[in-house]
Amino acid sequence: MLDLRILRDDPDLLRDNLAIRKIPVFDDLPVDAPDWAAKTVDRLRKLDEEYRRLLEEEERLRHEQKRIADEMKALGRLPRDEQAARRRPLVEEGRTLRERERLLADRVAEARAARDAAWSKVPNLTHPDAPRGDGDDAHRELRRVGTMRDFEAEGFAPKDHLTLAEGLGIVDFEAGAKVAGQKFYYLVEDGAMLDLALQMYALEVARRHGFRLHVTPDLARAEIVAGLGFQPRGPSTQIYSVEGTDLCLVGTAEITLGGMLADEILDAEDLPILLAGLSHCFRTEAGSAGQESKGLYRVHQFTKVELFAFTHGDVQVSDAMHRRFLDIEIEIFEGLGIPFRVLDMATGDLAAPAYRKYDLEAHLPGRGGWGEITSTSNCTDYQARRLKIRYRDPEAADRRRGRNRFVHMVNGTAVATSRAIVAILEHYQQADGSVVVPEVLRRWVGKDVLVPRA
RNA sequence: GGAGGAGUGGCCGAGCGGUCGAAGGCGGCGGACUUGAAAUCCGUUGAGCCCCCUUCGGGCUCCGUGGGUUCGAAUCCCACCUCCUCCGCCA
Repeated sequence: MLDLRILRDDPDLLRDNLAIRKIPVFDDLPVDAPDWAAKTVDRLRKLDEEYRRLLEEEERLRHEQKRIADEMKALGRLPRDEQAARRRPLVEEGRTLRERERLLADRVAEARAARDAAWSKVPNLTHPDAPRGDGDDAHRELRRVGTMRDFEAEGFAPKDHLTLAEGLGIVDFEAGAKVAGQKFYYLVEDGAMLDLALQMYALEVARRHGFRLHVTPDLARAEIVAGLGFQPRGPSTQIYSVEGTDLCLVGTAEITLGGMLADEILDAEDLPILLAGLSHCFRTEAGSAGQESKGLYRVHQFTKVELFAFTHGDVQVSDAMHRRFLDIEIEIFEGLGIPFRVLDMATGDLAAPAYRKYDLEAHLPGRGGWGEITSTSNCTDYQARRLKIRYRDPEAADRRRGRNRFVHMVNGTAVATSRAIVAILEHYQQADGSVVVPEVLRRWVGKDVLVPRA
């Protein structure tokens, strides 16, 4: 959620930002409608003004009510016989005020809910250097790391990860489908060890960089999920809900790590707070039917080590942290020996909470292209505002704005094991279908090479 | 799952239906003392929102959350959440 002051003080900024983000706020104002951004801002302003108008009126009524109560209190000093007579009209007036105020309170709540529902869909502001545009070619490639395999020179055609995994006997999609449905799977034998090895590897790197390690809950309250900017409910949600409760299966430990400090006021000197979280991740993949329907690349459940930072509420600071996250992600996949490229994601492709996002895309010879393996986002104060995560800023002596400021929140993937396995299988495959285990994982996998079953 | 008890400001902890945004303490900040620091003393110190908007100023809300009773609720009633103790069950 953005600061409402932007709506009131700088509507043009908001309009321009909506235009480059291409995220709709009102259903009847889709991003291809004429002047949709300006019209969206107009409507937001009307909603806000309506709410404030009603609020003012309600506050006036409440003020009156308090006046009556105070007068009543003063009657206590009068002689007994006089009190009853003086009390009656006051009680009458107070009762009338109460009724009027209650009616109005409902309208205020409605107006506020309407404004907030719309406002919470407005995306975060955008880093000035993020490339504008949308679509795959709009992203800016920042660098390439590692060496791609030259299968032509090696004299064999690369297989895709699914073929390799089946040959090795390390995933069982059939059993997954039988027990839980399409896009669920079992990791078997070396597959299980590979998954755990990636987790251990990522946790070690995270810890070396000063992140405090957590195994997080895999479920979270819908309120927390929404606080992080995810849509917990609705037809297009990516999030599973547990029936009869207000719980959701988390799509990422970003939710559980970010929610940890909800409603807290931190000490400035405790920042930045660096957390790593290991969790299972569940995604409905609504709307992605048919896309990469086979294999481990897009699945309903996987395991991930997530990095998270709470920083001072200053873009300079969170920006620097964001770059640090990117460096750690690069270090992790460089350590695995996987060739990849780094993308500065285009404005039209950023999720609502992100101010800027970098993706790492591994080169996947099996599919002959690049595939996202990790990403990192600076969400500035967008999530913190709704989660009410603040810190006392001793510098900010300004009485008007208050001493407490919202933290900035940065998240990033250390390792999503399913996609890392895809990249490892495809990059490290050999002509006979065996797969070399990346050196850094061997101490946990216990093997140098995975060999196909006879 | 059953039976009790409790949730108050950054933290701890008082609180009779009106005099309570809330005693007291800790912590923080400012000052005095000191060469400096500690100790001591004095003062100060919650959050959010609305109007005004430069300040000054005015107003509303908030004592776990949401309802209710009342002219008036931190205080009474109901539901939910969380924590603690005991019993049961279990990895």
